[in-house]
Amino acid sequence: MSTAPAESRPYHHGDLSRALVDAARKILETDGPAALSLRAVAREAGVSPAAPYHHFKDKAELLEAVAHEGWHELDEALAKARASTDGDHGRMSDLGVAYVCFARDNPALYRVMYDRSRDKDALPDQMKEGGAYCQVRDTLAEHAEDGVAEIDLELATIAAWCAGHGLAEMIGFKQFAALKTQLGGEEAFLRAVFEHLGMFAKFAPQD
Amino acid sequence: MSTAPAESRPYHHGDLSRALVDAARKILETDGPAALSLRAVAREAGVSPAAPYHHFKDKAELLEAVAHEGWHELDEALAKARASTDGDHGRMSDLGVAYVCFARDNPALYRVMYDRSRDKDALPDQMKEGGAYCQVRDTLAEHAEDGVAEIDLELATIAAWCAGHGLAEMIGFKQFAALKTQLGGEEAFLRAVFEHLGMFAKFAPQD
DNA sequence: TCACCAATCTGAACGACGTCAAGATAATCT
DNA sequence: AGATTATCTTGACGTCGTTCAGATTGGTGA
Repeated sequence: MSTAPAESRPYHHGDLSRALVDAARKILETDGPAALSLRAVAREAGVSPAAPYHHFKDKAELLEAVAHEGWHELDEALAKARASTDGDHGRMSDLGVAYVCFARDNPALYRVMYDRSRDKDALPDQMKEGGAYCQVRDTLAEHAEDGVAEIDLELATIAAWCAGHGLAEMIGFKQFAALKTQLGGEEAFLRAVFEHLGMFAKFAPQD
Repeated sequence: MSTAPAESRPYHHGDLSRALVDAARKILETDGPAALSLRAVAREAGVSPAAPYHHFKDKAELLEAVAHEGWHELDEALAKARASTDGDHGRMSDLGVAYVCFARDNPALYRVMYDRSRDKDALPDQMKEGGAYCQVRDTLAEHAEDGVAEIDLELATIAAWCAGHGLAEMIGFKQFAALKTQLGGEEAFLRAVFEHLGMFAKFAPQD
């Protein structure tokens, strides 16, 4: 009634699936992941607690839809970072910084994304086809010397992804506050951490 | 009654705090984190649902105790890996492998550990005083050239920790199954990923 | 020794949660 | 139009975290 779109509203509500996902994201931003109950989502969308079950099998499937949107937006954030060729040194670090900043700016969403992944023991398939994973790998490939083995590229991508995810989950931790100010801000801290990943190379028997 | 210890049982139950933590860990191992309700823990320990509240402020505080044990055992696992000087090349990778293997062998416990950390936005304090964090830093220090700056050591430790945690959370992901067999097992895969962290060094403007 | 006190446990209750079944309502199809 | 199907509501069930009043028990001081 209140927000009736003039045109085709296919069913009672309009587009409840969409509204539910939006409501879920609003709750995530406003009150955090702990407040994200199915009932609260339905309440926010203005429907009864049972209504969501006509659009999602259960709560997990709704969260899946939310996570899917999150991964898509992460793709976009990385693509944007990759496109902005400010400097050509530390391009990988730029990508890492963009990744962690996305997690920092959308902490609840990022948490839902990985909670779902852990439950499924898999990253979403979309990452393998033009998604964020490919962007990391392609950036690595651009900068690697020619003739780098396929498997090395894959392993390096995984390594970079793990480092990014680890940092994304810990970026808000209080233990790093001192270092952040010491280095002149959060992004400087991020870049510094990424660049120190190289210290591993000194101890590893790499070809 | 059934498992009455012959000696000093200070109160009604004996040592309910201890029994509750044990019960929680048993549930974690058996049925996973989703089944870990306070009521289930009390049930497992053979007390009423309200009994735990005389030993823990709320559910979070019980999980805190469980997580505390987990961090302690992680300390021990890393110390053990550090002590076994099988080969002197790739020592840092050995430590990383030990870290991830702990997470792989105690997935539910590891999840509780980090869930609690994320809720508090901080790693436990015990890590700063002889804990796992120090073991990583000390191992790095042993292998670094003399005169490495304090801050570089700190940043490298953080970098290593983030990479380890990221890999620990994703080690079970299905996407890596093919690579694991291709490399001849899970540990070989782990070591390979750690050793490819060095590819970052090639793109970073490091001194 | 025994009465008292504080610590510990139980039982019942509250509100909130995820989920389901039955019925009402409204859009679509013929 | 009527029949069908998708959608939403109402009400209920079992479980959860948590609280509170009361029962029980171990330790303490008279």
